[in-house]
Amino acid sequence: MEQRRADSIAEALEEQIFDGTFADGDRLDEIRLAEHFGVSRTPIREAFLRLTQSGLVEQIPRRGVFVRQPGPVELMEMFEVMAELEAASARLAARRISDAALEELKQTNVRCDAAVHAQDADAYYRENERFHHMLYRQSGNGFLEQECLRLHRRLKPFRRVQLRLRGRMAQSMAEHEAIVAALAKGDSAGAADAVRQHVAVQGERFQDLMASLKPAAE
Amino acid sequence: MEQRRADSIAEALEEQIFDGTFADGDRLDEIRLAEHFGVSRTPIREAFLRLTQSGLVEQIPRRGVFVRQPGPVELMEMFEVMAELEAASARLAARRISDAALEELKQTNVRCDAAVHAQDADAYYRENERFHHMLYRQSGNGFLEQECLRLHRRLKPFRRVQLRLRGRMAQSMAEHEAIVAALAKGDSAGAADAVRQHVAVQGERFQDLMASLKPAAE
DNA sequence: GTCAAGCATATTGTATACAAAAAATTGCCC
DNA sequence: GGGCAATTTTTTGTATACAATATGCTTGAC
Repeated sequence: MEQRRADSIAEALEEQIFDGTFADGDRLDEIRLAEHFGVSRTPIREAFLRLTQSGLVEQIPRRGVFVRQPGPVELMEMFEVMAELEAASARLAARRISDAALEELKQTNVRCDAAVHAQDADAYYRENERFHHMLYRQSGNGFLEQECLRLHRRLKPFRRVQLRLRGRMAQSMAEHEAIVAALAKGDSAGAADAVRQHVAVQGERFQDLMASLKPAAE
Repeated sequence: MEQRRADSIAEALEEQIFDGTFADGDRLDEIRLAEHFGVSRTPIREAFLRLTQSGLVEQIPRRGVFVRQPGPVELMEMFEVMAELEAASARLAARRISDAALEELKQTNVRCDAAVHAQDADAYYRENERFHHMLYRQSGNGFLEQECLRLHRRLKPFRRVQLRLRGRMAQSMAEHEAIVAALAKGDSAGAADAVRQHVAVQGERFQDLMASLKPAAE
């Protein structure tokens, strides 16, 4: 069944770094982790390399690996890049999206709306994610889609907090509809701007994000 | 002396994949490479993991690693993303760039111009790269800068061909000046569009790129 | 008492040995 | 003679042993 132990270990460690089990600056002990997972040091080391390339840990030669949680500045930067990447997706999608896909986006928004009225944050979260993934896909650029997914995944633990805030779901919904409207018109620049606004972290949302950083785990 | 053998081996392999020593679909033999580099299999395997994460090779469980050169479609997609990322850099830089940095950009362009008149392709290439790196930096977003550098580096072997084409240097120069002008005016949208035009591969440049794909090594 | 040097210890990086799985070859049967 | 299956062989994935280096502590000298 197991594809490769090193891979599943990497995913497990990734998850533990995301959820705050390991704090910023913590050193990951090869031997302890090897015992913990019941394997030798080799798969642990291979997992470390994967995490290093993902930017989740830093590997200092002859010193070990240390988890590297993004600080406030880096986080803002990552959200800014996410906004630009998604805006690019929208820009391209405005010219390339099919009628069928556009209809599907609208359907997703309907389900989003239902979740808002039902005050179902989880359902909203699910449909919202679906909306964005479809947007990436409709850029018609597989590489861009992958890059968007990569960063989206990396920012996941930080984005979750934002939706819980009162009123944010309704506002997010309205932004979704603006995006779909721009796409329907084939308005590249408008779609890009709408998405950028939607994704960007600014104003009071910045404060919210910063406040959510302090507790390591939720 | 040696920081870590695995790292230098990864760089060496990377270089060999870039320059066409290994063609698309080639399998990288751990044992042969270990002998070739005079090390054991372990550093080779660690190097493989790095290359996997960079997307240069594909690792199929229990089968081995195979080099994965981007095909025409993927290459176009990557250039499109590069254009969008650099456009984002310019968009942000237009608001954030300092007078000193703007002046330095102009200076770089002067050196570019000199290289054009001297028909010195290498000097032009060097100054052109410098121009783009400065642009990334002036976005004021370190994460974006890193992402740009990453993709820039990945596309390096394919971009090199383009500059050799007759007349391309002069056109590129003109585009640089348009970019600087937009930045000087603080025109975000204009700077972004200018950069996108500059980086994008379209029209006859697409044909040139495709033509350059056929010979594995130059 | 403090600082420095040397030693001990712990930890990383590499090599090799072993196990498991897939591919290839050979032999057998149809 | 061809196809299928079993065995052999090659190769990947993991474990362990070894080497090299950095760190921290102890001890001694000033």
